[in-house]
Amino acid sequence: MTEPGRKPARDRLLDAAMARFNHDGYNGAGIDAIVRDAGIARMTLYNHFPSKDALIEAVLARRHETLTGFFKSGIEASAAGPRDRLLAVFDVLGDWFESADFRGCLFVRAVGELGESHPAIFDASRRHKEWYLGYLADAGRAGGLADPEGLAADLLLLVEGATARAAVSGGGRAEALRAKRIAEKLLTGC
Amino acid sequence: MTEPGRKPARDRLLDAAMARFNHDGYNGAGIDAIVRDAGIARMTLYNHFPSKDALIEAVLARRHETLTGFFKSGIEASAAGPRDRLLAVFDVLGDWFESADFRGCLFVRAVGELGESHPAIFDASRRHKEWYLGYLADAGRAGGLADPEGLAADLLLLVEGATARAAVSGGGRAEALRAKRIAEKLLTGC
DNA sequence: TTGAAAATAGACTGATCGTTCTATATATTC
DNA sequence: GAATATATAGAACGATCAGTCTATTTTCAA
Repeated sequence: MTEPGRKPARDRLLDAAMARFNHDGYNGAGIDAIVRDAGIARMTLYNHFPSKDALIEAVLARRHETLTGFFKSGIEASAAGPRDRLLAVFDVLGDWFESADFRGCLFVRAVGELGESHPAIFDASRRHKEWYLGYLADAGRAGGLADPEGLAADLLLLVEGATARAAVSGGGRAEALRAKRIAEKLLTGC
Repeated sequence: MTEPGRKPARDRLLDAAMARFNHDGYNGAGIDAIVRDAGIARMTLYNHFPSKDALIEAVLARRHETLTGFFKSGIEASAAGPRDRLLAVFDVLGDWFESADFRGCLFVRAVGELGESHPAIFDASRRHKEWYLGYLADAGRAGGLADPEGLAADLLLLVEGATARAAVSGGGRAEALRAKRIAEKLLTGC
């Protein structure tokens, strides 16, 4: 019986694993630390996932769902037109950069750390970024903007640039504001 | 005696270590693999560096020197005015993305993988990026462009964005060209 | 030629890694 | 209440990790 207010073991496991991967890196986070943080037994992890790699994939899959929902709701909450909706991406980004545990994008970091030797993880990262491209392109298309695919790729480049700069600088909203200002110029078209 | 055409042990060690860190990540690359690649004895490594962390720092220090020289010569080779000189950054970047072993920026990846727990390495990455900011700002100032510091930060954001996008996409010049096109708009000022 | 310094191969340490096993305890379902 | 599934703690696995030690050989300068 899961006592009231206590998440099921699998959720606590994914929470703890994501926090550890974020803080210590994928190779740096050990199974022991993860199960200790989650408050579960070692075998419970291997009862849910066949390997650490599979756990990483599950963490990234859940992170994908979280982030897409996060961005969609954050962006669609800004009631203004399509142009301001696209720019709201960078406000959501700034909130993220200001959070205490911001350490860069888990997907980009997975590519850097695990790389081509873990194809499933590499693909998960690539697909995650392609979701962004599609979402931004749809938003641009809905707003009647020219070349929505090119615009989406430009905006994603700004998002990744701000994220990398913020990670190396230790967080803070500044790089998100900078990216937003560049995006405004792109959207104005001048 | 170092036979003709054969680099000294320390150089071969740094070469092999950088290649391994780049290919397998900092935690993923083991001491055994590095000394095997370098063709040196295990103790020779610890004769030159007290620890793996110190080796990483030495690799990053050498990488910093290589990259700064690489960019300076690549940019200053383009004989045109200050505007085209700044844009040449993205041509150099494109060459890098097209190289077979491109796997993203070693400094950004060091922050993501080793993070705050290795302050010397974190600082090396931050200082490396600050060198870029200073270099780009100087170039902008020399060209009489307005707000050289802000311009430099914008350009570095584009560089980092293109690098992250290229790494997740598996390399290629496309993201460098995209960043260059955005930079052109910034420099035109419109 | 001699002597100090540096590089060598390889065994070895203690720690930690991901993973498996076992035996016990706790829930859930009929 | 019996049966089934799931979680538990903790020992143990072999592999690998970074780092040390030793004894031998090579290099280079005096």
